[in-house]
Amino acid sequence: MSLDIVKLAAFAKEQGFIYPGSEIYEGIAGVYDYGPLGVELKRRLADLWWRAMVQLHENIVGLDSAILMHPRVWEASGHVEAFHDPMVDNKVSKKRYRVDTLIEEYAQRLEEKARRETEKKLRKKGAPLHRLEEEVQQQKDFQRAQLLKDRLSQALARKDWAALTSLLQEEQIPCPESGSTEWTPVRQFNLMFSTHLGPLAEEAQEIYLRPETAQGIFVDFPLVLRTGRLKVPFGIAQIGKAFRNEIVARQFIFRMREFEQMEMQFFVQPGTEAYWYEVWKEKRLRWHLHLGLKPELLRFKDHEHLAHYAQAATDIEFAFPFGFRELEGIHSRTDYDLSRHAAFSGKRLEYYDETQAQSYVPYVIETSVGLDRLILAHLSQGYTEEMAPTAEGGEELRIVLKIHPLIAPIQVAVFPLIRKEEFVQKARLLYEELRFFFMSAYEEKDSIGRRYRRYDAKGTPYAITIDGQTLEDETVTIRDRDTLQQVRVPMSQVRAYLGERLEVAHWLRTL
RNA sequence: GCGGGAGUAGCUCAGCCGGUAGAGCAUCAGCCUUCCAAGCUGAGGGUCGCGGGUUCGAAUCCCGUCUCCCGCUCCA
Repeated sequence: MSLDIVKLAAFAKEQGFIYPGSEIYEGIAGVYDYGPLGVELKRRLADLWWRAMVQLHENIVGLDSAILMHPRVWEASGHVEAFHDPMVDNKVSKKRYRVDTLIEEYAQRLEEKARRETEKKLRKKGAPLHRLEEEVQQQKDFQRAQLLKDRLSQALARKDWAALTSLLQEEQIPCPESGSTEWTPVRQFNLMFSTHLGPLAEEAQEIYLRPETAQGIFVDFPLVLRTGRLKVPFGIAQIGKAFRNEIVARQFIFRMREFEQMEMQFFVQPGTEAYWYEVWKEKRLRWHLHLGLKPELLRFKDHEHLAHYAQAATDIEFAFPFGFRELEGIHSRTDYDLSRHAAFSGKRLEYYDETQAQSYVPYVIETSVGLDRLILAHLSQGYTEEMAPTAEGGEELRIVLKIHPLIAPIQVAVFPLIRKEEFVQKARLLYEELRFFFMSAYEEKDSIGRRYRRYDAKGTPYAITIDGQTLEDETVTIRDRDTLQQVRVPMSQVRAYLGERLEVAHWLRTL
C-alpha cells in the first residue's frame, strides 16, 4: 500500500507535478513545491471550485484575508488552547499520546470499574440500586479517578508539564497498548507556527501563521455583510494557505506543514442549520463526482468525537493509496465562532433579519477542502499502468494519467507526424492558434508513438497529429488519451471540438 | 521523538573480500522515420550525503553526523 504512494511521489516529481521542498539542501520534511505541471493542476482545481461556489451562487461572495492575524483571533477561536497539546511517548510501545486524553481515559476506566464493583456489592447486599451513585463515591478507584482528574486539570491550567510527568510516574498510569508505565517526560507541542510582528525580535509581538483560513472569514464577517448587501442565508468563500506544525508530516502531500484550503462558511438562520448541512453535504459530493472522482472511492464519514465548535460534522473521505482519509470536512459550527469573536472583540457580530424583525448571531455551515489532498486524490486515482498496443503488434506497459480533461495541465498537444517542413509548418500554425484558447504544447521530437506516450503521462487528454492527409484536405486526427481512438476533424473545427470538451461553462451547466 | 529502510549521473540501479566510478533510460547535436515509447552516430554529465579515522591508497573498512522515506499521534 504505502509503496504506491512512494511510486506516485516519484512519478509526480519526474513529471514536474510535485517536488520535495528545498531539495538541493537535502529537503525539508513535510514541505513540497508544485512544479510546472502541478501548478496548472492546482490552479485549475482551485478555479473550478471558485466557479462552482462563487460564480454559480448569487449568495456566495469571495474573500482573501491575510495569513497574519491579530493574536487574539486564535484565543477566540480556541486554537491557542487546543493546539498546545502536552504529549508523552511510551518507551516500550513507542506510542505517543496526548497526556490529557491518556489520563482522562484511564480515569474513566477506573470510574467504570468502580461502578461495576459497587453495583456488584449492592446486589449482594440486596441494597437498592438507586444508591449506586451515592455509594460509588466511597469506592477507592472512583476516588482515585477524581483525584487524577483534579491533578490533571490543575497541572494543565498551570501548564506545569513537570507535574504531569510526575503524575504519570506516581500514579503508574499504564500505556493502553503495552501496559508499560515507562514514559518520556511530558513535552508541549505547539501546532501553530509562530513568528514576530515587527523587525526587532525583542520588541516584537509574537503572532501566528493562521492554522486555518476560516477565522479570516469570521473576523471579516461584519465588513462583508455591510459592503456586500447580503441577506441570510449567504456564504463567504476563500482559498488560501494555512500552516500547522504537524508533529509528523507524512504521506506525501496528504499532511503538509504548509497547505492550502478552500473554505466556504455559509451563514444561516438558527434552526435551519440541519437543512443547510444536508444541502452542502450533497452539493460538495456532487462537485467531486462531477470532476470524475469515482463514487466507490468516496464516502461520508460522520465524526464521532466532535470538535469544540461543532454541532455535527462529516468528512468526505477518499480512498487514497493508504486508505480512506479525509478530503473535505463539512461542519455545522453553530454560532460558536461569531459568538466567541463577539465576546473577545466586544463588537456586535449579529445580523438583523428583516423578515423576522429581529437580530441574531447566524449559525454556520462550513465546507473545507484540502486543495493539496484534492490534487493527491486526482493524481492517485488517475495514475494508471496498463497494457497498450505497440507498433510491432505486441503489447507494452503504458503509464497514463487519467484525470478529468478540465484539470489537465496541458490540454492539447500538437504533433507533426514526421519532422518534415510541410508537416512542421502546419502543426506550428495550428498550435499557435490553439494556445489562445487552451493550454497547448507542440512536439516534433521522437517517433509519434513516443510523443503520444509522453503526453499520456502528463495527463494531456487530446493529441492532434498533422499527417499526409492534412496536406491534401486540411483535416487532422485527434487522439483520445484514454481510449487511444482517433477521429478525423477538419482543421477549422478543431477549436470547436476541443471547446465542447474543455469549456468550463459546459461543465458548470451540468453540475 | 521512537522504531525500520535508504543516501553513487536527471531517473532506476550495479560496483562494497580496499587500487583512484559503470550500465540502461533520460538530455543535447545530427541521421533515419507516414500513427502508438526505448533504430543509428556522436557529445555532455558524478565533491560516490557530510565530517573524521585506519591505510601507500577508501564509494568500498571503522566512528560520528545530517537528510529523506515508511510506521506510531493529529488533522484540511
